[in-house]
Amino acid sequence: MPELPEVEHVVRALRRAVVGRTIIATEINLPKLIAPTTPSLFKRKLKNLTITGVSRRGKFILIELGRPGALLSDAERGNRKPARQQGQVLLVHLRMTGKFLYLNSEEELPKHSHAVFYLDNERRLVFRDQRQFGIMRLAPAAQLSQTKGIAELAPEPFSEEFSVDYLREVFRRSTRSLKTFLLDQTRVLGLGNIYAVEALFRARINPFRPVNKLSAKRVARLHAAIQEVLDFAIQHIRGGFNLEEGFSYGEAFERFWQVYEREGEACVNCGTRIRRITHGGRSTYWCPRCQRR
DNA sequence: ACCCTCACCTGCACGC
DNA sequence: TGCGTGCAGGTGAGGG
Repeated sequence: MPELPEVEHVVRALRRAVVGRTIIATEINLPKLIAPTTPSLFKRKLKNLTITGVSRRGKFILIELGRPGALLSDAERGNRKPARQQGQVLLVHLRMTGKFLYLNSEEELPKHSHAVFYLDNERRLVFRDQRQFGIMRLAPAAQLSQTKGIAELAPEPFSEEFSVDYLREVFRRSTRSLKTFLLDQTRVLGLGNIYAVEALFRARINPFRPVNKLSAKRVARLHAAIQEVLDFAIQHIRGGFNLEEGFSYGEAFERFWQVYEREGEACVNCGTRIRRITHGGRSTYWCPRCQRR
């Protein structure tokens, strides 16, 4: 169920745990996780690759892989090619329930462990996913930015490209409602249902307003609110990332939601009851007074 | 090009 | 206890 802040924490935890490790073997228990590749081909491609880095693009986790020795200094590497030129990237999207675990050799595999990476330190990196929506794909590092799914993504929310002007421009060309639009990763990157709702509350803008009907002032307020909500979440997420106990993003993080899952409760600003409506199976929460149409 | 609904899955909380 | 319903922090396909 992660949105950008949770994915960011998974990336940091993975980076601390597995960069420099080599994949000895791979186990795939759910072929559709890696489709259209087959498990046997996937395993063969990953075998003996070293994890050279872990990063993120939107909600995609990028596990960078190279030949062993990719992390060595130039002198140690001798005349072998740098990793970047032959590197692969394992793209992972957690979707709703995807999680990574880092297990030692005694720990039992929990239910829904669809992929297991055996590392050269007797440990296993495990991908679990109760609802089976998550996906994994291998792509050549050199073509990452042209890879389907990555190429279409909007600019990173903390990049210079994601400016008030950018937001005004994409809003101008659409009649969709804010709530729908903010979830479109090709327009605004990183928000999911919770942070979209929270950003709108913070900006005091009605979720059902068409994006092309927003005043410049409101666009600027929303732009700030998006960055603030994401940044606040990244700063305040705690727990669930403890390497000694294995890690997953999780149930343990601090909740600071002001409207999400607060239907019927008093608005923190004005005391009005928070409302909820569902459309397409997704809940929108808002304060009818602070976020008037 | 857009917009909506549904489909993909499992599991949990709820009411009867 | 069971069984039906609605809902869960995501996205893509397929229809209009």
